[in-house]
Amino acid sequence: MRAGGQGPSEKLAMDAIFRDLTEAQREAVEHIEGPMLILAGPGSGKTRVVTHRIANMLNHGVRPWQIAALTFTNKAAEEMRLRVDSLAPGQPVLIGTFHRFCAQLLRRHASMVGLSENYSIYDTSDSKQAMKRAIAAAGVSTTHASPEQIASSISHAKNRLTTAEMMEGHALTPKDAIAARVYPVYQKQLLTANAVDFDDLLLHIAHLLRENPEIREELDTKYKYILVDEYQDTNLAQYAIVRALSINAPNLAVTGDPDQSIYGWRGADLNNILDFEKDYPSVKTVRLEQNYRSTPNVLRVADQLIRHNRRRKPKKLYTDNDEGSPVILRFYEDGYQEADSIVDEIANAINSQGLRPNDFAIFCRMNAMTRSLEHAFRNRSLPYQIVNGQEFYQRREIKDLLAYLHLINNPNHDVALTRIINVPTRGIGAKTIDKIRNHADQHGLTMLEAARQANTIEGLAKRSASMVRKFIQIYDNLSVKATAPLEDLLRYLVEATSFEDHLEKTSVDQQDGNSLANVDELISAAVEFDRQHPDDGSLEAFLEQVALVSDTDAFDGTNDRVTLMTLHAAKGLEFPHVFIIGVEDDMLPHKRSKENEADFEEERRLLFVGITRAKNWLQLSCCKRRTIRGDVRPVIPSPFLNELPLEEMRRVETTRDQDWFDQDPYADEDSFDQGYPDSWDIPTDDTSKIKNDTPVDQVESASQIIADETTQLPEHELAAAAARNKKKQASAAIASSLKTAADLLSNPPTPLRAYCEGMLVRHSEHGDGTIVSVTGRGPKRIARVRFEDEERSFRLAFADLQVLDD
DNA sequence: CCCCTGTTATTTTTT
DNA sequence: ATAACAGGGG
Repeated sequence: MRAGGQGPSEKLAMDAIFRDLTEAQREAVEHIEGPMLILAGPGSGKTRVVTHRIANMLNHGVRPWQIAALTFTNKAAEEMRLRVDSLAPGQPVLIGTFHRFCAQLLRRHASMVGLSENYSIYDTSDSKQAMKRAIAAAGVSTTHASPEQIASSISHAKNRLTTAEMMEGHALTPKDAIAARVYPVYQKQLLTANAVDFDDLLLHIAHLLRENPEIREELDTKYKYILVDEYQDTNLAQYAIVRALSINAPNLAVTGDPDQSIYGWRGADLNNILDFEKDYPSVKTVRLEQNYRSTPNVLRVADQLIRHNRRRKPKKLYTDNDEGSPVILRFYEDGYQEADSIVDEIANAINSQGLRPNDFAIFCRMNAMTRSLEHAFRNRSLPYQIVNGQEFYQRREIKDLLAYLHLINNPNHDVALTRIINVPTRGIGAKTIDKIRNHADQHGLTMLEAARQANTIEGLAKRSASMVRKFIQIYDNLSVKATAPLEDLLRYLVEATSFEDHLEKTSVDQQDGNSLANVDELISAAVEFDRQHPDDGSLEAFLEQVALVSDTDAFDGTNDRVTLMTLHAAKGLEFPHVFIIGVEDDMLPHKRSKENEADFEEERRLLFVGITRAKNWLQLSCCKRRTIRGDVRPVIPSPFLNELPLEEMRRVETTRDQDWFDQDPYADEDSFDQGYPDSWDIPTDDTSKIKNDTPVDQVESASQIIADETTQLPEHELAAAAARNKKKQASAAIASSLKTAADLLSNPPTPLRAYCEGMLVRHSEHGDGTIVSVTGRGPKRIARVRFEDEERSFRLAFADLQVLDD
């Protein structure tokens, strides 16, 4: 059925479009001409409104190619495409991310900004490499600003549409001043390499539109109706682009929620949405405040929290959903217990309540926090997925192969050349590469061109030059296949470089057995791409697609797995049961967010986004100590916790079994555990609130907490959890005796003795020795041991040292 | 030039 | 804990 068809079919479509809409939703869907602002709270059916609106526009004779719907993530774009397609099948409406939209525009108009159409998109690590080279070339010292800081400063400038020349004018902070010196060099390098970074995609288009009125007008009229999703996350560049395309045809409809703005660090400007009504005085504003997703319990917690933000538009969140169960605030001893216990609870809930793994999601502030969870899931053999899709394309072997493809597609791609000129190793070392680079810089050549002149490069050994020629030979052979189907190209590449031999050689010691499998997976992706793009199956398009995939795209809701992801990645999703871990000071208001109020409020919004993902059930948790980059630190609960309606929440303390606690290897070292006992209250004047008003439950079982049943977690499972927790701290010798719960019950370990001077110990490798000194405390405690003919130091917490009885 | 080893710095969030 | 980096022996 075609949208906009005749008679009965149109009626059917209209019915499908308007059925079950609330008054506010209908109002938004019916709107076609003129600017519109849809303020949509979480779970208010925003995507539904947007997609139905598109369908309605098509029904009213708007041509599909006149509509451009812009999102931030591919995931959101796909979702929208899917839902538009079910209402108006097969309509070529442009739905895509800002970056992809710009990338495609830039292909067409590349020459306007000094690029050619086969330009490459540098990913973060590519631009990091380029940045280092630019810093060196600019002769800038990195003592006062790290390459990362310089990169971030330049990135921010680009997001604010500030060019290198403009930045020179008004130097601001010392760091920006340093960045201002690198910026023009970096930019010039990108241009020579015929490449752009992510920010450039937006920046180039914004400038293009500003400086070429004809092009601007042509595109403005072409994309007569523009929709922007998550408008609160737009930065100045995106704002400029959208505005430039809405002058002749000011039919700009934006949706967003100021309370869900979480990309300020990437340059998003909350003012864009807060001031939209000023930008377009004739705007029609629709507020979607009814929530269809969450229980009142969840919603009240979210609302109480977000009230504390000052920069926002107050809004009412309400729902007709059932009350549901109270939100849980849970305390754990440490991150390991947190992980084990959450996984146990999920496993039990699945067994006893007929829930599925994909009913659950666990959110965290940092990707690193998924590690301990991953272990716990593996121990339990519960299916899980960690949403960071970049991982595959970040693997070394994949990046290497892609670098070959990049160089074939764009011979100017110096970063790619540097990456693969000696992969597999072919006798071209760092020195040789430096010489090629210098030669290129001196003569204004790309590195590939410079490499072609290897013979004439001064000071380059004959041997090296011939190695370089060999590489050029391989490259030229590959280039011939550039227009072949991707699959053929890749297979030829793998063969011509003996890539598989190379992998086998270099991954001997690693458990990298999958690197070969990864190559196969890449080939499969190529096959798939060939299939989807039979005619235009260009290398360029494939590389663009790969460059613009993101973490969040990896999420697959149809997989029956528990989902682990960052709070940022969770935006736009919903799950029946949600755990938010690490709601801790310096973690959830992240340490680096505390310098200014704007950043701090963004952290609050981040938690708000997390909370409002939950449909039926929610737990926030917080540990008493957490292992951060190797060592254990005491933790202060997040100040946000005191902003929640604690009196209606359920507080749960999970302590470790006392017997186990006593056997702590450091128990008699008077250090370590004593740091926290009473510092453990929420650090505000409001402490009493959480301590006294809420009943403190002791250890509760998983199903008890999730379903209010009273089954008790079997004792051995608690012990097993405790054993897993212990492993990290106990010495290897002791830990190995604690492998299973059964072991545990039949062979209670002997209490540990504190190591001290003069003690006789045995090491599996070095043999017997005597402790000459013991220093440090806690996990950093180090013993110096004298063996027969040498002296060594060991971190006691991890060392393989067995105490010998006299 | 290659590879192994030990040392050092580094860690938010992502298109 | 991990990765990037530097230095030394082969």
